[in-house]
Formats: sequence, C-alpha cells, structure tokens
Amino acid sequence: MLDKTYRPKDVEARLYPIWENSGAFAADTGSGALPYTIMMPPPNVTGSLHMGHALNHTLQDILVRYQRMRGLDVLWQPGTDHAGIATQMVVERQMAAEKLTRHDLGRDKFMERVWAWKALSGGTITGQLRRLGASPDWAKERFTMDEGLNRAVRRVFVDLYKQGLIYRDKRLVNWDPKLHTAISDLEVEQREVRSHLWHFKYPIEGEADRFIVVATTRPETMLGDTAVAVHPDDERYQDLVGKFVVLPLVGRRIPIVADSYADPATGSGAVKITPAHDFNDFEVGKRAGVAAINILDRDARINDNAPAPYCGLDRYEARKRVVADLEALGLVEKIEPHTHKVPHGDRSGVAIEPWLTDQWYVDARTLAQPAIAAVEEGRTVFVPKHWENTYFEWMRNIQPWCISRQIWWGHQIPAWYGPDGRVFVEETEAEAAAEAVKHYGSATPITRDEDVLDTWFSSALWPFSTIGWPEETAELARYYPSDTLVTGFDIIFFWVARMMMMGLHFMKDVPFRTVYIHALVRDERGQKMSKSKGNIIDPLELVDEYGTDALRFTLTALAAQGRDIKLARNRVEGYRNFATKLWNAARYCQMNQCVTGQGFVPTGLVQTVNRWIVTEVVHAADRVSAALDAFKFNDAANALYQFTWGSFCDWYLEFTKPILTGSDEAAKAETRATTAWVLDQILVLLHPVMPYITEELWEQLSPGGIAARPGRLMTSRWPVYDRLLVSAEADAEMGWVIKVISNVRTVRSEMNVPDKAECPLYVYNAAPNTEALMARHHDVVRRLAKLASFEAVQVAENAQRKIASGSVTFVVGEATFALQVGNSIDLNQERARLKKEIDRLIGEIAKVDKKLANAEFMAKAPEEVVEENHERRADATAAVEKLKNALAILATAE
RNA sequence: GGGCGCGUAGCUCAGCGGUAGAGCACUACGUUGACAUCGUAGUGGUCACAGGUUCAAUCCCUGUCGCGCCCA
Repeated sequence: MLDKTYRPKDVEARLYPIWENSGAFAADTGSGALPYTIMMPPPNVTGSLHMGHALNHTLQDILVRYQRMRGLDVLWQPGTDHAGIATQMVVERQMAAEKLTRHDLGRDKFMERVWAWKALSGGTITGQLRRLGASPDWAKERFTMDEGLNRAVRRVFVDLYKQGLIYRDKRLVNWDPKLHTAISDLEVEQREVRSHLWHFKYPIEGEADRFIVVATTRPETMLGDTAVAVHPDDERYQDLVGKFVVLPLVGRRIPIVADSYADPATGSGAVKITPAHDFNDFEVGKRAGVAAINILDRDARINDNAPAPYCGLDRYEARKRVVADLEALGLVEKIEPHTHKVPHGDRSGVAIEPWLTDQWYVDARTLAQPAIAAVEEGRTVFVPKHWENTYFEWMRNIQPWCISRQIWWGHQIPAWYGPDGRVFVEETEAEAAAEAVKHYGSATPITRDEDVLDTWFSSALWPFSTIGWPEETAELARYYPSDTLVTGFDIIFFWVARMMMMGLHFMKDVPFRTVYIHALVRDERGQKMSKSKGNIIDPLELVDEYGTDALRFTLTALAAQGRDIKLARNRVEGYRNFATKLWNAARYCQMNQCVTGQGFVPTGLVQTVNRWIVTEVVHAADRVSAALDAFKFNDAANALYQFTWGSFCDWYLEFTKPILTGSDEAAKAETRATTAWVLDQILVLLHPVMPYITEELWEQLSPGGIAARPGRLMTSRWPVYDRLLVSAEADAEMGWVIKVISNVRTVRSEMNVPDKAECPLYVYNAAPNTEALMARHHDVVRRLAKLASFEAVQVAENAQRKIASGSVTFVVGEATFALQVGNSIDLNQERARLKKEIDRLIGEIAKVDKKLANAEFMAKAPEEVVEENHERRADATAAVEKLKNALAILATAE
C-alpha cells in the first residue's frame, strides 16, 4: 500500500541512481532507431545551479525523455565550460586572500591550481543537475578544456588561419584595465553614469584670443588629442578648417579637420579627436591621416607619452588634474552635468578602455554569411520565430571577433614566433618548429603566443567537438546536426550565432535544426533575479521544500513562448498540491484493486463511463504530444493538469464509485481494469515533466513490483492510440451526465439546500433517448447530485403544479428538470432565478437573430457558422419555452 | 534614435477572426473511508485607447498612450 503522503526526497534519492546506472540515459550509437540530439549548453564548470539553469534543463529533459519514450535514439550531450575569465577570477580571488598573484606562481603552477579547483568544485553543478532529474548521457560528459576539445580548437584555429579567416591585427580593443585583458564587444555592457560634459577652449594657432570650444566627457584623453573635428557644413567653423590649434598642457600643434562625424547640434559642434582612445575618433583619425598617440598603460594610468606632470596618474586622477590645470589657464568654458553610457567590463565591473594593441581576430563577417543564409532558408528555425530578427540584426552588422585574451586559463593560442617576430601557426609545437626550420633554413628558437582564446571560441565548436571531431567518429556521423538547441535569448550572440558559423564552416551543415529560445526567470514582481537585489530564489531550496517534480511542473507550466517567467513560491506550492493529488488518486485506485492488468486493451468496453474516460485519455495525449512537438510547454502542462485533476479525479473516479461498490461483477472488473489503465496512461504522459513521482507510482502500483512491469516507466513507450478508442457517443452521454449533476449542484447551492439533504429530481418531457440515459446513469446522478430519487414523470398540468410548488427548474437538452428542494423554497427567489436565466437566453437569441437577419452574413459567412447559429437559436428558444412554462406554473403555485 | 515584445478577471497568464478561459486569490458551504497539500458552488472582464479592414475583431492593419528588453 502506498504511503499516506508522497515523500519526494526519499524517492528522488532512490530513483536517480537506478536510472543512471541502468544505462537508460545513454545514447545507442549502434541503434537502428532514428537519432535525436540535444547539445546541453555547458554550464560554467565552477558555477552552481540557478533558476535559469533549472528552467533550461527542465525543458531539455522534457524533450529528451519524451523523444526517448517515442522510441528515438536520444543523445543529450552534457558537459561543462571552462569559462576562462570567470574561473580565473575565482581562483585569483582565492589567491589574493593568501596575498598571492598568478605571477607569483608562474603560468604552470597557476594552471595546476586552477585544475585543482576545477577538480574540487567541478562536480557541483553536474550533481545539481542530477537532483533536477536531468537525464543526459553522463558517460559522454565533456569539458571544453579536455584533450579532445583542445585538439578541435587547435585544428579550427589553424585551419581558419590558413584560410585567412583568422588574423592578427593592431586595432582598438575593449581593454579591461583591471583584468588586463582584451574582451569582445559582447562582454562589454553599457552602464549609465552621471558625469559632466566639459567644454574646453583650445587656442587657435597664430590668432591671439581666438579659441575653438570642444566638449568632452573624458578630459584626461585630451593629452592624446591629435586633431579637432568640425562638420564640413558647419558654417561657424568654415574658416578654421585647415588651421591648427595648440593643444593646451601638451603644446602639440594639431589640425582642425572637417569630418561629418562631428555633430553640429551636440555641444559646440567641434569635437576633440583622440584616435588611440575612442572607437569613433580612431576612424576619424584614419580619415584625417593624423597619428594615434597612446597615453594610457595597461592599468589605465597615464604613460610617458604624456607630459611629465601627468605620468603615472590614474585616469580619474588625471581627469581632475587636467580640468584643474585648464581652469587655471582659463581654458574651461563651462562644465555641464551630463548623464551618458560608459562601457564596463561585464566581469570586472570597471570602465573599459579602448586601447590600441595587437590581438587575434576572426573574420566574422565572412563566416556569418552562410550562417545568415541558413536561417533565411529555414534550415535552422528559431522558436519563437521573432528571435530570428535579433540574430539577423547582429549577424548582418557583425564586427571582427577579437578572440585573444591576456589570461592563462583557457586554450593557449597555437601560434609561435621566431626571433624576428615571424609567426608560425600550427597545431603542435613540433610542427611549428619544423616550419621555422623551413623558413629560417636552420633550427631556430620559437616562442609560443602567451595568450589564450576567448571561451566562446571553444564552445562554438561544442556541437561537433564533443562527439569526436576532428575524428570521423560514428557519433559524429550519427548525431550531427543536433535536432534542438534549448537556450536563453541572452546568448544568441555569444553562442548560438558562433556555433552556426563554426558548424557551417567545418561540418558544412547547421549545428541544429531548431533553436528554442526560452524566457528569463524573474521574481514574482517581474524583477530580474540578482545577487545585489537579493531576490534570488534558489531552485534547490524549492526542490527541498516542494520536491523536484513540483519545481519542474511549475517551470513548465509557466514556460509560455515569448514571455518571461515570473516565479512565485505559491505557484510551486500549487503544483506540489497537484503531485499530492495524483498520489492520493493512485492510493485510491490501489485500495480499490484497480491494478494494472497484463495486456489490458481498452477496447470493447461495455460501460459508457469507461469508454468516455478512454476517449478523454486519447484527447489529452493528443494535446500533450502536439504541445511538446510545438515547444508549447505550458500547453502540455495544462493539458496534463486538466485531464488528471479535472477529468480523472473530479469526474471519472466519482462516476465509477457506484460501480465499484455495486454488485455487477462484470462492470466492476471492467472498471477496475480501465481505471488502472488510465492511471498508467497518466503516469506515462506525465513522466517527462514529473519523472520521479510517476516512476515511483509505476513501480508501486504494480502488484508484482517493478519486476512485473515490462520495464521502468522511463523506458516505456509513449502511447499511440487507435482512433477507434474515441467514442463521440460516450463523450456526449457523459457530457449530459455532467450537465445534469452540475445543474443540480448549482441549484442546491443557490437555494441553500443543506449538504446532507437528498432531494427528488423529476424530469418531464423526457424523450425516449433521455429516459434511456437516465436509466443508464441513474445511480451515478443520484449519488453525485445527492438525490432522493431520479425519475421521469409524464405529468398532467395539475400534477406538474404540485411538483413545481416546491421545486426549482432547469433545462438540459429537451427535458425539463425539477428539483424538489422542499417546501421552504422562496418562490420569489426562484422566480428571479428563472427570469434571470430567461433574460440571458433572450439576449442570446436577439444576438443570433441580428446575425441571421443580416443578408450579408447569410450570404458570406461559412455554412457551418450559419448552421451553428441556427442551432443556438433553436436550443435557446426551446429552453426559454420550458423556463417560461416553469415560471407560469410558479406564478399560480402560491 | 532603431528594433523586438507586452498591455485580457484582484494577481500571474492562456487564447488570437465566429457563444471571453485557466491557475492562484476571494466569498459561502462542507469531518460522506483516496485526497483539508481537499471537495462543492459562486463573485469577478466596454480583452489599454482611437481609427480602419471584414458579414463578423480581444484576435488582422494603422496610429496613440503606458511598460519591458536589446542595439546605437
């Protein structure tokens, strides 16, 4: 017998290892089944599970379990990402506590230390994913820094280099002065900063007391100014173009140039140009042919390209100093408050500096072209579709991708330099050395590039590097391209786009057919969860409190396309209740010997109620399958919830109680078998979303235990039902029963009939068909509607009055129902009730009449719609007749 | 400034041409042998606003207003 309550913790801890050890998570490369592949977005190896992971992995696990049950050979490829900067920062922070820097240790020792940290904490997140019930092929788990992936990275780098798609270039990069590394555009976030707009007067050369005013948000960079730009059409400055200013504090003679970059409407219309420290200025400088003078060092301190008094000053100190010095010279025209966006490193949080350095770049523009085409042609489809716009927008305006990072934790760039700086790009040092020999004519020492690659460079290869590439493995042939990628919109640029580029270039095919973009999980007020706001909900805390299945169901039910998820505890609580409901229903079934019959097939059923619930099962399964196929997870969850609770528990289990406690043994046997079968179907259909409770019940509801089942629920087949199981008649018939019972209940409640009181229900004008229904469902209706009797009466007017005097009337189908609620009935109340109902129906008739009287409607509306309106009118009219009749009788029934 | 999305019951959201839905919350009643983590019933909506298309608009189109996000 099932326990009184479901205990998720025990069940989860017991079942997960059973699943994992059984090999049920593993893909079967030798299988004859169609493959289905999902590449897990690798979480940060030293990270821990947050709500975004919980959602992301729940949805993937649903798809994966569903497809496995459908008989596909599923590969859900798991793994973790080395997360270069983030992980290195964590370790450096630890070392800082020991007053150590990575330079104290040296590169090799430092790397050892990071690997040690990875060994220590690397299992945290994969353990947490297990608690969520995730079922990837753990035996195939990969890490973006493992040997195989490193080979793939080296191969890709070398190939792209030799194809001219990777190159070294001196350009402005986003320099992080705290982390001492370049970062890509995507790792920069614009933060709003309240600052000032400083207006400086630059003296015109050779014209005493004549100045040109430039406005700037970065006074300190004036030390590196090499021009002043004005708009070519700006009349105010026509005569100054071609002249020079003498840069204050520095004394440099710099030209005034015409360039349309200068916006006449902003500030004074003249703008200082510092090519070495601003992306726009860099372009202007190039056009004007002026020098780019770098005045900052790697810490963003002023270097010795600037006048001595400023050397060594931090950029913000330098700013104060420059302003003060210019003020002293009377060269500050004004200072206005000004709010603007300042680029900050997303990891370090400090303002980044555009800085002129040598870095490695990927020619993203070239690689993007096939990636754009693939989506345009529908070879990869985004769900929801509108995310394609985001993808296109970025891809079509893509910039060269800076891939080198001045850190140590990552894939070291496979480039070696000769003494003269000549570069040899090869997969191994030996090959590079050989090339050097060829080039120099004799053995020549070469040294490896110190830098490592952007983490996203290796994750861009994930869909093929994890399954063997560059080897031509059976897995690679079988599981590439993957079917579905499940991820958040925030990494469409970072990851999705780059996988598209690399996949198409190296595999000549898209890495995934469908990209499902899910929502962001927010708190219940719609705020983004963040540490600083303190509104983080820890998914594992919810798991502890409500069980994994409850959390999974909640996330699934809330995962509507195109909407963020606002997660509130009471939602999780509600779906925990759902699990409890299922558990209790199962207990009830067990108590009533509704146990799985071997090979029971729900055909040829005699009892209408059984044919009805089987029909409902088929409909529910259709809805769930259709929803999952369309990535409408919320629809799937709702269909399951509605069927399980609304149809099975609320109605079916109640309908069949009279049978189970009755004496018709054949009906009893059929009902027991059907009940057990339906419950099994619920377990199967619900399993992808709520794997634990369903698996547990699957085992416990089998009288012979799991051994008596053909296998674990996890490995069971997703149902495909014979359409012959659907019975429209049973549907209509039980629909009638539900209507009658609901009407009685409503009336009882409105008339305040005490719960225990049983009333007679008379039906008059019942057609033979209705009398047959009454006979068949007599017991059920009596029991659920709490009736003393339920009979059809063919009555003369007089008798009708008698009945009416203490009764309340409603109409179902062609028949009029009179519930005898006793003599204490408030006639006025009942008259009012009838009138209200009559008015409602008359209103409806009027609406329908208006349509039917409209010639255009009759001419243009589809036939079904016209027909439907005719029916509605007829039904409503008939009901009104009956209710009016009842009202008339009441009027004389004082 | 450009782009995307969203304004539907008190709250969170489905629906997206043809009778306005769910869950939660709320109200009333309820210790009937599965379940109070429950049952039964009920209250609650000019579907943001204004135009247009259509026989018919919550749904399609245009505009306005509000909110959110992304990119400059």
